Amino acid sequence: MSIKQRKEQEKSEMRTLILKTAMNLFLEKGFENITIRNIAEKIEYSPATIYLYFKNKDEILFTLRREGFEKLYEHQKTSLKLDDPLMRLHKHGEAYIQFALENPEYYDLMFMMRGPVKEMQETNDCDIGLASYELLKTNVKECMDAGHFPVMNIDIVAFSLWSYVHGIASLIIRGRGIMFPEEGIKSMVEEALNFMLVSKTEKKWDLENKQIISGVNV
Amino acid sequence: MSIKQRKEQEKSEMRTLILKTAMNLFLEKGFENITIRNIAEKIEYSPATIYLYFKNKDEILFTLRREGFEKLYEHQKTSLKLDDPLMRLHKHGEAYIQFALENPEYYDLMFMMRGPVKEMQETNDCDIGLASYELLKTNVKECMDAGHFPVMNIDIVAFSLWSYVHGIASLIIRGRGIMFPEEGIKSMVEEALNFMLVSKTEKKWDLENKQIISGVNV
Amino acid sequence: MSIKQRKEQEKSEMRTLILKTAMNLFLEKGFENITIRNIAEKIEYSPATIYLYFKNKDEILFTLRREGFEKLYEHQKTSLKLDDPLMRLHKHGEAYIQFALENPEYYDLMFMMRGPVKEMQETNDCDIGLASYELLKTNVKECMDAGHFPVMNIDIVAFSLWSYVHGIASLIIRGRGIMFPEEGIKSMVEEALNFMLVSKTEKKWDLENKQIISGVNV
Amino acid sequence: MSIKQRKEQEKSEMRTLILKTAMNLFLEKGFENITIRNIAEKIEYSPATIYLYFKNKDEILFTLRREGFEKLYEHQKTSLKLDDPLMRLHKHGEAYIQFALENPEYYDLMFMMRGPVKEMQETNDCDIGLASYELLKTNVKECMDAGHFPVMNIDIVAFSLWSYVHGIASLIIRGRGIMFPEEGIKSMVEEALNFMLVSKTEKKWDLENKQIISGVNV
DNA sequence: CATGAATGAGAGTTCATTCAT
DNA sequence: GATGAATGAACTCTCATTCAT
Repeated sequence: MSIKQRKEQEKSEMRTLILKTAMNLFLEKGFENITIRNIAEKIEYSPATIYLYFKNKDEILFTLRREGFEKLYEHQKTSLKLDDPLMRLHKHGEAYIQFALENPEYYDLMFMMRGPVKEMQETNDCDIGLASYELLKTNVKECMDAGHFPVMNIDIVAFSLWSYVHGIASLIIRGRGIMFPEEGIKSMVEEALNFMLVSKTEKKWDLENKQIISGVNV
Repeated sequence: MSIKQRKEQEKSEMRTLILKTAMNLFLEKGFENITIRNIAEKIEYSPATIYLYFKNKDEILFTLRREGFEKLYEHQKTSLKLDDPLMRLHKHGEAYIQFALENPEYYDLMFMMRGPVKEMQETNDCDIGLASYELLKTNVKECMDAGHFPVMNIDIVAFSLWSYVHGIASLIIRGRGIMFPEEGIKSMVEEALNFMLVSKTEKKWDLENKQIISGVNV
Repeated sequence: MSIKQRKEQEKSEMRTLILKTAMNLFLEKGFENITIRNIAEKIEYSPATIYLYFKNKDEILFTLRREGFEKLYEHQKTSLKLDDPLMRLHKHGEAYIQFALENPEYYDLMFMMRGPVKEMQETNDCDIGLASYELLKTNVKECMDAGHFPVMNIDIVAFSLWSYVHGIASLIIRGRGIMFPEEGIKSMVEEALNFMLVSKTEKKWDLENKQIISGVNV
Repeated sequence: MSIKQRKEQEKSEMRTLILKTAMNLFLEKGFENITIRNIAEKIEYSPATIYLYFKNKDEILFTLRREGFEKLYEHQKTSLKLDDPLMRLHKHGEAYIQFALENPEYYDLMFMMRGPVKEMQETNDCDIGLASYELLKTNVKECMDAGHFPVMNIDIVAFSLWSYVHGIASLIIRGRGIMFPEEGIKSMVEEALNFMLVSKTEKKWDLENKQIISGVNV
């Protein structure tokens, strides 16, 4: 039993190694330029070995994609415990962008890359990706109910907010944010989120204490 | 001189033909699937001929990119004659998204695709791309001056607005906007822009007359 | 001794299992498409295990070939008890073709396939294959002695008869007999044999009673 | 015009060279063992060059196959001018076998090899291959009308005769005719054909003068 | 100016086989 | 005895690119 377990763990470690290596190479050179041979060379195995762990190149991509969705989901979940729906949304956006910037290869694979194969992609997206989206919609609804947002079609607002964070993340990932120094990005994101969310309401953002405060004279 | 000119014009016409053909093919099947041979076949020349007009495949891409930036710039210019800065911004965003959705392959090439070669990319972007961005910043400043926006770092607001429209456009281009039926996209974009811009101010959006009206009790 | 025997029997059973499985797969998809891995998967052993019982892929083929020759020999033997040499020959041909059509993959391996390795092939053929051929020759001689055939070189007649049945069998196996419906093949073969054998003599074939009868005026 | 023609001729010569080389290699090592690389090496070109002349490996095979059918058809046509249907059939068979033995690679490809791709194969066969078969049937009919053959289903007799010559040819090609010395094969074939055809009738074969003679009581 | 012909480099993938455990 | 893991050596096929003509 123990032996079998160790074997399985080793197998799993190899898969992980391949995935990690693939991801590093993706980051370096972009997906379209990565070959099975590249990956094999990097991990110092033969190309044929890769095929012992993955059916084909696409499977590696799909696995990484799914992994990405799972990671993102986890990452967001933790930051969704806040009571106030607006602050929750704020945190949610922050987490989303943080994930994207900390895992640009994953993010690219998940939302920016041209889909390699249509069918599976959508299946994947639905599974976990849509779960994330539904979460966002719930949040939006609560904000609307709380009067933070004008009453509108929820899908439109949700999509708008998603577009906002996606736009920020993807422009930065593609190097379009050069006007902000590396170390200023975080605070820029913060302010951008405020620009979107807080100014919509009577509330103000307390920059000192990093929290939203009710407006005085409202 | 006249002969020389005609020669040059012919040369230029051929370049145009190649570019146009390449773009059509890109639109049909996506860049990654287009080969020099494809383009050559379509225009009924030999692949070698392409190389008389373009150094290599990348040059075609770069030229198309620059073309895209020019087209976008033109497209936006026309819609920037409005007096009111907020309405101007609104129109600007609308025009931007419209361009992206009507020319997805250009847009992909300009803002979504991984830069094939670093050096040239940045040169290009600066030239015309940054001109567009500067235009946006001017606009933002005027909105701020007019009290439409909270007073903030202009770069942040400009980048935020850009992110917003980029996010909307690129998610739709990548097929993430499936929750909106094809024919509903335009009105969704409209509402999304309102969500971003109008609700920020005391003003209201007059849906009947398609224009921003001053808020009643302000 | 008993233990050793059991060991050997187990070994032999495993060989049999591998051979049987290989044959089934060959039948399904043709040799060229069968891999050691396929066979291993079917019997739920590892590919490496196959190599404990067979030196290599070729050995499996050779063994099956030999097996085929043995099977054919057995199949023919049963049908060679008839007294009349001509009828015996008729039955012999029928049995040969029947074997081929019922075991197309064996037959392919034995007589149609390109020999994978020269050396072994000939050894095999001589052993049992030639035994069959000698049997045929004896038969032919008896027919000749009985006046059924013109007096000719026995080898030529034997080879001719072999060619005949081989031709019929192999054309059908390769799908060249499409002019005959599946269920009509058997009677076609029957008639073809009559065409060859019976019309050579004064004898007639009694279609009713399925036997050769002496011609009236002989 | 002349230049264009020469170009075309050169192109055609290259195709021919590839086909011829492929055929030689097939003969040497069997189809299944021939690779595009092999062929390329032999003609001292790069593998990619092959693809300028043939879409893929299969196209080479199909072309050779069709070529084979055409060659066979031509070969047979010349020998079908004889008046007497039986002699014509005799000559026909002789020509068939001669073609097979002189062009074993072609013959293998046409009638012995496992079909690489089903669809095209049958198309090809029908076109020219079936033309040959129809020719044979016509011949058989005439023989029957002339009383040389018992009255039977024509398809059965035609198929039987085809089987006969195919059997002879394919056994020899696969090396099963070792009992006949190389130089004796031709006369063996002759006698085998007589065994099949002449002894069926009252006619006799005049070995001296190489012709069939009627003989009532001879 | 245009191109036919050619190719180097490399893509993904498969398979018989080996060997330490 | 059985095998998991690994691989070398191939395979077919594609593509951007070059160059003599």
